[in-house]
Amino acid sequence: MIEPILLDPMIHETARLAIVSVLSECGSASFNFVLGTTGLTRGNLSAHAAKLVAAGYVSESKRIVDRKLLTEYRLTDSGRKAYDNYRAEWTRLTTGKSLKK
Amino acid sequence: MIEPILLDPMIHETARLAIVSVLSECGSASFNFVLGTTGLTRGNLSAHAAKLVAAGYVSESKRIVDRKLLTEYRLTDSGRKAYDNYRAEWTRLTTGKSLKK
DNA sequence: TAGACTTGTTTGTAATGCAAACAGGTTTGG
DNA sequence: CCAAACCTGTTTGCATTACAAACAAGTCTA
Repeated sequence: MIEPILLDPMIHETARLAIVSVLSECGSASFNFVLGTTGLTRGNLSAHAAKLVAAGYVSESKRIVDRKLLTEYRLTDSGRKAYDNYRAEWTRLTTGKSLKK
Repeated sequence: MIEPILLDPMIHETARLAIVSVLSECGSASFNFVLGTTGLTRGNLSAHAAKLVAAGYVSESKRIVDRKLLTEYRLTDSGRKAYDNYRAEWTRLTTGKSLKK
């Protein structure tokens, strides 16, 4: 049988998967860049990014640029590991490697 | 940007993804077989399978075998297409094909 | 024939996602 | 100047959802 809870829900959720995917490629990315690449609303990006930060998967840094707030996100090592693991498990699940014989 | 709502929520949800994955490999499978291969509780399997049936992704047939109820599930054509599409989109998302240049 | 087992379904609650409303500051136009 | 529009996010309220526990309906067994 499929061992329990393989697909880390923190990453599996659509909005967060999009965020993590973008950060995985970009190294670090601003709020607005992630907003544009994912197509999320600002509210959802804010809320889901906060959850990823709380989970330790993403770090955020806020600075002032051109007199305005600029938030940048970056995957942590823990986040990258979790993402790698998630992808491996998703692949295993969807290719039937987890079925009993 | 990532075009909106690519990852069909009916399939993306963990429990249903497991169910669909099993059906995708087995052609058709009984309630108890899916129960064992996925590790879901009976309640969750019943509820999620009902949703997949309501969505037209899965068909169910109930018969009496050895005096008992036997439910069998099978992916519909629509369900198989949706699953194929889901996997393609997931792969695209997680390999960054959907980022703006 | 009473109790345990099978095969699912329903129900109640807690968690979650979602968009609208809000907040705090900045730029622009008259 | 000062008000209105804009920018960069955050919070809140509601509707949806998942989840497991309780239930149901029948079957087997001792």
